[in-house]
Amino acid sequence: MIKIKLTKPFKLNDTVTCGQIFRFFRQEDESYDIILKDRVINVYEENGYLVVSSNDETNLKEIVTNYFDLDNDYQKMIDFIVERDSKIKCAANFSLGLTMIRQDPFETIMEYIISANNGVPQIANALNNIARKYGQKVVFNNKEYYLFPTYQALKGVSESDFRNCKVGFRDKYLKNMVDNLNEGKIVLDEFYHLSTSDALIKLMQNVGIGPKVASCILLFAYQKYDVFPIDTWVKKIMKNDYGIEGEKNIRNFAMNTYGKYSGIAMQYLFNYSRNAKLVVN
DNA sequence: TCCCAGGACTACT
DNA sequence: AGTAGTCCTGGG
Repeated sequence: MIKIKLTKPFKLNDTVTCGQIFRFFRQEDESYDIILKDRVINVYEENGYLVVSSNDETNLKEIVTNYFDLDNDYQKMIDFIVERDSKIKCAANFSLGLTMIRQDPFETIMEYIISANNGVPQIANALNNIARKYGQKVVFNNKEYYLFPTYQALKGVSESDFRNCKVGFRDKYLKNMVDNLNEGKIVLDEFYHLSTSDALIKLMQNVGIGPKVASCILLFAYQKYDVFPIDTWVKKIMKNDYGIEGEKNIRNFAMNTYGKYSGIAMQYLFNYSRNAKLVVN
């Protein structure tokens, strides 16, 4: 068990549950078990500290600090956003302490391909099915968990195998992505180095990845904060509170208003509308 | 039974 | 270039 002193505002509950990640499990004591790339952690907040334990505690402090992005200065980003859009002030202040989780790229890609026209519980269910079938088992606090498999481990998994994991019509998209990775047509690390627009284009060359999914991948796995994923929630908010309709108009507004922190602004609007229940009717 | 959910693809004008 | 219809699945 380790303790990490929180030197900046951080809300564990909001950060975990605001829709960035799907494979977390709330415990009876209100802590969370979360499955990371290579281990399972249990985490809770206590007196200004983040208390973390894991089945593998090597480098745990560094890994968790990086995962929750604890050292980043979100107040700076909020100031930037609010200065350009006073309307977002409530949402931004409400969301102070909400950070962008730095997720594993491969799992994020698979996650958001599955997310297309799908519900949150079903997305989680499908991911857990895939992990249970093809991932490494981890026993932690007498509970069984499964790490999400690597693309190498998914080599040879067929479309119908994926469909058996309840991914539906996205089966062929997942298989295609796994094939492309195993054949070297896509290299996960390349998206860190590409410009955002080039990375979007390259991701969208894969079947099953459109603008929204590609944007989410770049935001949640590659820390490209200048994307603006437009989903049904964002469309509602933009229409009701900003009077803006149409994807092109929304994208232009976001780019011109929030610029390099568009993705952060989206997350704040989303978090506020779902948790504060004040923006969307 | 129908409709929808944190979209994308395909097949049409 | 822009737009309907279609797509697994589980739940209301």
